[in-house]
Amino acid sequence: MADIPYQFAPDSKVQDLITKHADLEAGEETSDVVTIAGRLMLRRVQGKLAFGTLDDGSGRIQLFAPSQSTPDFDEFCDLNLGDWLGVTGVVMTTRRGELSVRVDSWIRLAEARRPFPDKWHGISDTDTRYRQRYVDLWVTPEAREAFQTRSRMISLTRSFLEERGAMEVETPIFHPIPGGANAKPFTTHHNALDLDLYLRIAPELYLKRLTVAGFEKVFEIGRVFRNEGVSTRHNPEFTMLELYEAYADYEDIMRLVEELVEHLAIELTGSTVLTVGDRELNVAKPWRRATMTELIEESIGMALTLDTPIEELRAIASEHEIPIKDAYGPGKLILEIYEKTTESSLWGPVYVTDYPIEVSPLSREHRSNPGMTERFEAILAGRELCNGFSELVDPEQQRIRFEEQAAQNAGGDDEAMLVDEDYLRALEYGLPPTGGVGIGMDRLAMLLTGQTSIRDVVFFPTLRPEQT
RNA sequence: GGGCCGCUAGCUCAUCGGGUAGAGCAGGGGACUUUUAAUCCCAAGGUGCCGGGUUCGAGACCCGGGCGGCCUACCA
Repeated sequence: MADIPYQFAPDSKVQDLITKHADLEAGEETSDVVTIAGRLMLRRVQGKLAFGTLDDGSGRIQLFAPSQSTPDFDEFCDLNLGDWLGVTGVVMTTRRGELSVRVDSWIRLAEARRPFPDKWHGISDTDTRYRQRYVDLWVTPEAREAFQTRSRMISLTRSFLEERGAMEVETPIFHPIPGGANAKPFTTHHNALDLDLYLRIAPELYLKRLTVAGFEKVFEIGRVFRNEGVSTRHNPEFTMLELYEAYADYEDIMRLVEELVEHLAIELTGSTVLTVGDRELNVAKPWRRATMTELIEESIGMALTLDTPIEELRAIASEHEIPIKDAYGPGKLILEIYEKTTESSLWGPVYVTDYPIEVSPLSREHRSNPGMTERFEAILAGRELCNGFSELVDPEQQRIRFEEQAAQNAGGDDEAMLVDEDYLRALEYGLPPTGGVGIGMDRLAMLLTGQTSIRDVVFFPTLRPEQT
């Protein structure tokens, strides 16, 4: 067996060969000599003639190896399933009409020293699939396709936003003060500075600092980290798209998001109708808009407002077996009632709008609905996809909201925000009217690929370390 | 955190009213010049997740632990 080379130069991708030679008759031999490289997935040796199936990531093609013309025929027949090969030869079809590359020369590029999973059943143990994703992706074509779709989704999102004049930026992942969302952060420590730092739970406050700085449209696609549970919809690290647009309000942002999602659906699936589980979801714009209190009324038949007596709100909460705390004001109670009675029954697409100020510390008060904010979340396929608002631009208001949050944090709510003095200072330099949104890109990828677990759109989901 | 389910050969799975496991694929040997999950013959392959217990005897039953999945809770 020849040594493994340091370099190899394929000149063709399998997918292109399949496209180019789609109409060859059975038994034809072209004058096309190609060099391809990939992994040997199947092998059929029959004495003086051998067949193989090579997968180069773009597709699979048959290798045709007669003993009289194939160099080192015996060694070729001894290859392991999973070995990497480079093959040069004529493009042809067999008598049965199977498009093939005749093995006129070949070289092993890597040896598979471990057996690949069952060639027919693949891996079904999900634990093994996630822990050995490098194997899963070879033997589970749907898994590979989902990640290819995800990659194109990210790429299309970038170009969509750039075409609209937005600039992609990168902001810190280490935050001295966790902010921009209500979530438990991960903590770490910088030795030289002797400084506790937090992995960001959202890039929001830094992106708005950039809006203060005069970048009118900015966006960031990046990892955020939340020290919370793991489920089919939650991974501790996940990818968020956040964007901010000066002079825009939440209506503008809602239009932008529905346009983006419709565009991605058409580009990636050819249709605005997505299949999620056994249900369909039509993401064609415009999406329905409804206020939170309207939706609660549809669900439980009661019109709640911030002026509803708090005793009544508490009674409704306990009627629905919602655990509440004494510190909850009317806004928090309404949100809890919405989440427990209404949110799960929504399929969408629907924009849920007008969240109470009490639970929206970074959103601007609604221009015509006092006590509420100009905030929206989109529900698609029953899952929360994004959260956006007309940004709170007033530093004094923001200070009050921060202080309320900080009081809750001091009172034991470790998801409440802290006062970020530098952010307040930035606002004091002037943030123009601004609209912004954060979109969970993993959940969007789930929608667009039809996957029901976030682990099927994250290459290496967070798992306990393997016991050895 | 709670509920349910699972863990048997490298992979996919069987077996059972408790009597110390079987098949296909992969791997080994052999036959085969048009296969397509090739086929055929031969041989090999297992601390049945771990630890206790019940029993003459446990992979099967009981208890504890580990790991995983689904649901639920938490996560605006």
